Parts: sequence; C-alpha cells; structure tokens
Amino acid sequence: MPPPPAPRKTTGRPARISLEEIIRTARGIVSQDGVDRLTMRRLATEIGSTPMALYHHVRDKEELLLLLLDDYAARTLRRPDPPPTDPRDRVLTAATAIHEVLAACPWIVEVLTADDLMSTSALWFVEQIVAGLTESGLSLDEAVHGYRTIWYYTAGEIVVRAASARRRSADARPTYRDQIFADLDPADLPRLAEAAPRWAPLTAQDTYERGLRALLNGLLHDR
Amino acid sequence: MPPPPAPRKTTGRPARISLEEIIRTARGIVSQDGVDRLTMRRLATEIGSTPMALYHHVRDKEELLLLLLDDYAARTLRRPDPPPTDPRDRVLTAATAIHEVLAACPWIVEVLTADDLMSTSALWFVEQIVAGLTESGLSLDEAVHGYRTIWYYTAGEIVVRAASARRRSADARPTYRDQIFADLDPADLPRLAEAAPRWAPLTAQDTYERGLRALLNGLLHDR
DNA sequence: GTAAGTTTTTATACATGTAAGAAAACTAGC
DNA sequence: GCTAGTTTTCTTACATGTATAAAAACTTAC
Repeated sequence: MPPPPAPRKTTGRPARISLEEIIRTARGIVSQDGVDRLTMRRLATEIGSTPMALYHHVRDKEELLLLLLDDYAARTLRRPDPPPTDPRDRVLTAATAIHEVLAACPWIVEVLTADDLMSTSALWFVEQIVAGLTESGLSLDEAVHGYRTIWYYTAGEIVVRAASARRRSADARPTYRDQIFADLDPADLPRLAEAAPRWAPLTAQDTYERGLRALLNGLLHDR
Repeated sequence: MPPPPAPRKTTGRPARISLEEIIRTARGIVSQDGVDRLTMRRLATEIGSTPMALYHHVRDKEELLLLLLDDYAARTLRRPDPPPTDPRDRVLTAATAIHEVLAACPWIVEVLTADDLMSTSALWFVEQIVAGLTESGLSLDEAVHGYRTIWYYTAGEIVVRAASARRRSADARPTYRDQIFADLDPADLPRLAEAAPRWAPLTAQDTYERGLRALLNGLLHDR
C-alpha cells in the first residue's frame, strides 16, 4: 500500500544518469560522428554506464532519436519576427520554417515516420498553420485536415529526398531502376522517355516551396 | 583478358537458387507471417540454402524488400479500363490507384523512403500523371515537378499514417506527445487546444483523395 | 587429362538492439 | 539496527544483418 499523504521525496535506488545527460551525450555523438555512430553501447560507454541502464530512461532507440529531434528542433526553430499578418503568409512561413529545419538535419529521416506531430517545439508552428487556414475561411476541422495535408507533403518531401540523396552518395553503381529508366520505350511511355534525360537534374531541384504554394492555393481554392 | 567474340554460355559455379525463388519464398513468408518474420536466416532455411548465399542475388535486405514491393505492385496494380479522357481525371485516377495499392500494403513503409520512383510496374501510372499534367497546360518540366509534388504527398501520407497506426496498435501507453497534446495551453495555442479533443478522430480519417484534389487544383491553378 | 579463371555457396565472426532477470542502492516502518 | 518495498543498474543472452574469406562447382585453354 503506498503511503497516502506522505511528504515523501524519492524512493528506490537513486539514478546515476539522467535523460538530460543521455540526450546531451547522444547529441554530441551525432553531431561529431553522424547518426550511424550512435549506438546504445557507445552512448552508454561515453556516459560511463551500461547499455541497459539507458533503457530505463528511454523506451527504445527510436524514442531516443525522437527526443533528439525534439531537442534539435527546440534549439533551431526560430519564430518569425514579426509574424506575418496575412493568413496565407503565416501558413507559408510556418511550414517553410519547419521544412528548413528538417531538411538541414538529414538523420531525422529514420524518425520522421514515427509520428505525425513533430516536436513539441513545433507546436507553435502548427498553430500558425491551423490559424492561418481558419483565418482564410476554413472551418477548424478543415484546417486540421489542411495542416495534415501540408504535413504529409512536407514529411514526404524530406523523407524521399533525403533517401535518394543517401542512395546517390552511398553507392556509385546504378540501381536496376536507373537501368529501366534509361531504357524507357518511347512508344509506351512517351512523356517519361522524353523527360528521362532531364529527370535527374529536375528531381535534384528544391521545389518544396513551389509545391507548398500550389498545395496552399488548392486548399484555399474558393475562399 | 576476356574472350572477345566467344560464344560462351556461362562460367563459374552454377547457381542453386534464383532471384525468382528468393522473391517467391519471401512473398510467402510475408503474406503468411508478416514482414517482421522475414529474416535472411529464415528465408535461407526455407529455400534450403544459407543466409549469405542470398547476398549474391540481392544487395541487402532493403533491396529485397524493394523487389518485393515491385513484385507486389506488378501483381496488384490494375490499369483503369477505359482510362479517363479528362486530363485531370487521369492524374487523379493514376495517383489514387498507386495510393490504394500502397495503403493496402503496410509493410512497404520501410522501403518507401528508398527511392522516388516506385516500382517499374508503376511507370505507366507515372506516365499518366505526367501526361495529364502536360495536357492540362503544364510544360514537361513543370509536369515532372508536379508529379514529384504528388509523389511527396502520397509517400508522406502512407508513411506517416502507417507509422502512427503502428504506434497505436503496438503500444497502449500514451507517448509523452499525447500528454503534451492533452495539456495544451489555450492561451498559447488556441486553435490546437480547441481542436485537441477532435484531433485523434480527425487524423484517423482518410483524406488522401481530398488532399490530392486540393493539390491538383493548386498545381493547375491558372490553367 | 590439368591449370587457370569465374561465379556461387558456405563457414565463421562481429556489431547491434534489446529481452529477462538478478543485483544494488536507496527510503520507510519497525 | 533490521526488514520490506521501490527504483535503477548491471549481467547475461539472443536474434539479426552482414563483412570476410575460404571452399566448391563449374568453363575454357592448353
């Protein structure tokens, strides 16, 4: 039976490591040697503990990475000053800010799929997006859907582009997809065959904002 | 020096297993026990070989999954008959078909990030999208960008939704994000606080097509 | 036949995430 | 002091992907 109204402080073995220390150390490893070098063993060693001790502060490695993303977003995201007054611009500015931070931080890809609301530090930006959409005439429910549509687009852009960038660098030999793309039959797939030589440069371009503007125009179509 | 104009057949040790057999067996495992149970060891055992033998037919497990996705797409994607004549409908139909197949196949999430052009079997659908966009007045380059925007949105939707579905099922205990979401300060984030109770049901809705239509409207804004 | 070359398969080994349970280090009640 | 309870840490063990290098099973040139 737990002591009901006791002035208890803490019970049990005192913690030797803290979540804060874990995240700080992990950040150091990632920023120094890249996310690939972040292993639970190394992290434990650098902290002076054991791998399994980490698991009392973190559910699994994915949660650790999520916390790392939160940490990163918290220290990187900057609210626009002054915030735009035009509702449409509020949406654009907030979404672009989120995208910019994520794009600069390629290792998050493995985590981006983990949840739909990014970091708690990003909540303010989500608010801006939803607010901008409602002020443009959408109902609250429509605005939430609109936000999610924007988030899908943003997450997809990051994930897909980061992954194909990784591919390109990691591996010189062409995938069988490249091959197939090179051998397109113009009779079957005329547009793709025509676009094929320009495909690589085209897809290398950063068109996030262009797409975002189009999407926003569509969302606010008749308002 | 290689024999220049020799009529050689094949040299070296004859293969005991084929890529086709690998994929077929892997498909069986996945469809029967889920993608989590697909391990290189089990696959090798079921084929009657050794894990490392697989690596002569497949670069790594990710490539195996990609091939599996290709295989799945090839046998699942069905071209609309008759294809819509309206360009806008061609885009909608093709994108929706791709999305439908991917959404029904949750395990692809781990692979979706791997490349921007999905399966070779999907090329025809990509062609439809690009064609529909050009016929609506976009230049070829604009159409390719438009296709990519649609693909980002589609991939993002699949990845994010599949991941959050996985979360919900795998784990009853709420994440700290849920917690934060429950404690939103209405003074700071009024819209989110207002939407909070409805957030879960709202995000559970399938709004892919709605978002797609908005996006398409935006892409074809002034055409 | 034999030797050389080529391709596929096998054996062995390692790094990693993490499950399971024992041990340690504390507090509260006696 | 001691005992019970609680929380954190540590030990051990396992499944997995895959690197490395050796062996096997062929073909071709002589």
